[in-house]
Amino acid sequence: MSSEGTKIRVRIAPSPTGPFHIGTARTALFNLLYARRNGGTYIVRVEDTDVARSTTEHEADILEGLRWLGLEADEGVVAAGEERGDRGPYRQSARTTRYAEVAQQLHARGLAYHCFCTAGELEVERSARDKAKLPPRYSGRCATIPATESARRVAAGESAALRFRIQPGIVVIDDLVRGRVEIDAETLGGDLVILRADGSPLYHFTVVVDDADMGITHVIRGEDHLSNTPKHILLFQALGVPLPKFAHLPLILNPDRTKMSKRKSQTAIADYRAEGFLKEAIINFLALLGWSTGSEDEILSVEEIQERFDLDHVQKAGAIFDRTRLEWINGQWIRKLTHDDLLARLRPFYDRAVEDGRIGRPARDEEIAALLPLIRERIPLLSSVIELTDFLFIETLQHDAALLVPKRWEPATALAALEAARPLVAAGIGEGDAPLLDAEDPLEVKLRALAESNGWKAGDLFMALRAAATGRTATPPLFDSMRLLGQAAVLARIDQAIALLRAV
RNA sequence: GCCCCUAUCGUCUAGCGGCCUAGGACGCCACCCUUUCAAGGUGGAGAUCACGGGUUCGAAUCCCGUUGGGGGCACCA
Repeated sequence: MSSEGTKIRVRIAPSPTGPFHIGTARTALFNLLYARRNGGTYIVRVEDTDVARSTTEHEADILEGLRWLGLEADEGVVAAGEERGDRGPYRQSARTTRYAEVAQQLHARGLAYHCFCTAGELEVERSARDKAKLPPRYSGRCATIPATESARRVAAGESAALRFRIQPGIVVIDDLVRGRVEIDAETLGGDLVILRADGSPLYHFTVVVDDADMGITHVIRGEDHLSNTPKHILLFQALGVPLPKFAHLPLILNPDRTKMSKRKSQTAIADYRAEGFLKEAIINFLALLGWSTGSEDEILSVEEIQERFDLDHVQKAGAIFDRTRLEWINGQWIRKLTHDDLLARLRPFYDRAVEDGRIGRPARDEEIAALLPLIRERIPLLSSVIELTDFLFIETLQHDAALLVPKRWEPATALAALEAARPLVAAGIGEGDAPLLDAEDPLEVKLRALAESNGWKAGDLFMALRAAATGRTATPPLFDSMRLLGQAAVLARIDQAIALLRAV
C-alpha cells in the first residue's frame, strides 16, 4: 500500500491526565517493538489538549517512566523541555494553531460546518433519543444552515463549535490484528465536533492531524479505540492523506475482566518500580500479555523480544493482569542479574528504609555485597530485602517471646538450649566474619553434636538461635547470618533472649 | 439501547484441518533436597477447546447462530 517502501513510523500518545499507566506502558512497548523489529521510528507525542486535567507532574511521571523502562522516544518528547525531531512540535498544547488551520481548511471545503446548538439543546436531543431507546446521535440540525447565514451569525459573535460532516457509507478497517472490520458510518453518532466553541480542538481531530503531520504509518493502540477508528479514517480521507495501518491490541484487564483501572488494580508504573519490580521483568511480563513467541520460551530480554516480535502472534481477547506471574518473572530476573547490578539496584531500597525508619542505620556496599548470595533466591521483589535482612541493621531487637520457643519445645527447653549453645557460638563466631556459604561450617557441626547429646532436634536448636539472633523465623541461612551480624551483637541478643525466657 | 470486538486448564498462553486421547508457564497439591524461608528437582490435579448447528473423509482450528465477556457510542482523552 501507500506505506510500502516508506520507513515505518509509529507513535505512543500518552495523555498527562494521570500517572504513567501500565496500559500505556504496554502500548508503548508494542510500538517500540514493532519499530525496532522493522527498522522504524518510535515517536512519543504528548496529548495535553485537555488543559483542565493535564498536569506537568503527570507528564514528568510518564516521561520518566518511559525512560526507566527503556521506552524513550526516538523522536518526539523525551523530557520536560526536550523534543527530538523535525516534525513537531510533539506536544499538542503547542499545536493549537495547526489544528485551527486544518479545521479552517475543512470548513472552507465544506467538509465541516458551524454548529450553534447549545449544550442545553444537545442535552434535550440526547435525552429524547435515550428515552426512545435510541443511541446518542447528533441530529445535524445545523448542517443545513446556509453558508451566508452561518457566516453572519459567527461574525455577530454567536458561539459555535465546528462539526465535521460524517458521510454515509460503510467504513472498512483493515486491522493488522483483527482483520477486516466494517462499521456503518450511520452508527458513529452524527457529525463530529472537531473544535469546541472556544476554538480548542478535540481528541479525534487532533489525533488525526498529528498522525498525518508526523507521517505515522502504523497506529498501534488499545482495542478501546477500535470503535472510534472509522471517525479517524473519515478524517484522514478528508485531509487527503494516506491512511496509516491500524493494529488494535487486546486490553489489559482487572481480575473481573473489565478494562484495567486504577480503582480495581494497581496501575501506576511508579508504584511497581517502588515495590522493587525490575524494568526487565515488567517489559518481559507486558510483552507476554497479549503476545507470545509461539515457542515455550518465557524469560526474555527486550533484545530477544525485539528479534521475535510480530503482530501475527498478538492475541485478540483481553488478558487479565496477573500480578503473581509478574512476581515470578521478577524473581527470575533478580536471579539473572550480575552481582554488581543487583547490588546497585538494592542500594536505593536500603537507603529508603533508613529514611522511613525501618532499619536503624545505613547499609554499606560491602555489607550488601556480602549478603547477596544469601538473599538472591529469597526476594521476589527488591523491596523484600528489607524484611529479610533488617535484623542486621537494627541496633536493639524487640524479641517476641513466643517466637523464641520452637513449636515442639517448652520455654524451659529453649532457655536451656540457648544457654548451652552460647559458649559454642562465642567460640565459633568472630567479628566481621565472611559468610562460609556452602562450605562445611564447624560451628554447625558442634551445635549438631550439642543437640544430639541433649536429645534435641538440630532444627529446633537452630530455630531457637535464629529467633534469638534475628527476631524472625524466616531468615537467610542461620550461620552466615550470625557471622554477618558479628559476635558481639549475636551474643548480646542471645543474652537478651535468655533474660526474656527466664522472666517468663 | 445501538454498534464493534472477543471466547483453549483458576491465570498467561501453544495450536493457524489430520502430529491433540490439547502442549508449556504461573498458581495449587505431593514428594525430594533442606537449619527456617526461599530457590531448585520430580510427580500430580486442573480445559467434554463456551454452547448448538453446519462444511469436510477428518475441526480446538473454517462458516452460521446462540450465550457469556469486553469495549465504544461527549463541545473527555
